[in-house]
Amino acid sequence: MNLTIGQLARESGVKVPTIRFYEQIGLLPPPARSEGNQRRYGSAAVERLAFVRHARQLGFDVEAIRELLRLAAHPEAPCHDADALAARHLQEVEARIERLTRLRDELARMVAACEGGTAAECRVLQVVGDHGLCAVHSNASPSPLAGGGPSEARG
Amino acid sequence: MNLTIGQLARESGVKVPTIRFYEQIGLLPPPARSEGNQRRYGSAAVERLAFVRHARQLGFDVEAIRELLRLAAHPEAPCHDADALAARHLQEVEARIERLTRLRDELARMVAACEGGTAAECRVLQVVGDHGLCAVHSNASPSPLAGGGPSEARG
DNA sequence: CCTACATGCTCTAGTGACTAGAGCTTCAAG
DNA sequence: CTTGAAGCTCTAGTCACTAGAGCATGTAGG
Repeated sequence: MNLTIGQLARESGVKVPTIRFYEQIGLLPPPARSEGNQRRYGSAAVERLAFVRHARQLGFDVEAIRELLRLAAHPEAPCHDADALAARHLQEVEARIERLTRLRDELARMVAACEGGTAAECRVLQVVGDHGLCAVHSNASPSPLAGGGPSEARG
Repeated sequence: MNLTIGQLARESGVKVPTIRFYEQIGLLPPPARSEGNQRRYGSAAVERLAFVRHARQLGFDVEAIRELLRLAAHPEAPCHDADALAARHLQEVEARIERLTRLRDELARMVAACEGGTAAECRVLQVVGDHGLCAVHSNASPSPLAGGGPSEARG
């Protein structure tokens, strides 16, 4: 158990530059180094990286992962904070799904309505050009409801 | 019809810096200027900005919007390109919804399983720490399926 | 021992679609 | 003529990486 960064990458499924990046932002502690200044990882690093990777797959952002790591480091503490974090994230994911679903419906309507004539007749271009033709009159806030947020799972 | 950038912003619902940004990346043409070098917009700009804004709300990325604008500029051309663009975007949105739905299910399971004891017993922390406990064994490619993509609607 | 060549190192910059701020000028009202 | 809002340009920050330059180290074969 004295892995190079490349071995750790293969073991964990996290790319080498990403591991270095995680170290840089403090998600992983600086590992021991070889005589030639190369990183050497033990089993603790393997576990921690697995935790981080899976949390990312679950869509938690880096701040949330930091918090989860803090919580996991105190096994005796009550877990309601972790619970709350996950619940909040769940809500965000649900909100995203809802927005995307409305979006999908509108896109599907547009695409279905297009009958393949000229651009002038094209329902797609008409709807994009005129919000009034759009069935989705969402009047949500112009605030940063935005897309943003952590990206969802990768693998 | 000779709007300042602020008036255009109020009219369109697009923020002032964003309008300037759209000009910078070529989604809007450089407008006329006042004697004091301030932007003045006519009705063509109002329409074009509405098109761009709505396309963004529908989740098209900038490259796609550029293409849609090109297509809309040729009313006699056949519209299958626009149709195809929208259809592809629709597929991407559907894929995103599917990924997020799987994610939501796993998060919901985690949150439901947590019974509020200590961190050591916390199902949330356990699942994050051990992918094996996760019901979602997605074996998708590690490639840029990523989250990324254009963000969905804002308003 | 020497040579390849893979792998490692640090550092900087780019991605997408904005957003925020500094430091300055112009405009409209009173 | 003064005040204050709104305008201008330019740079840098957001998020979670990713890509590349330019160099050092590690390892297998000869």
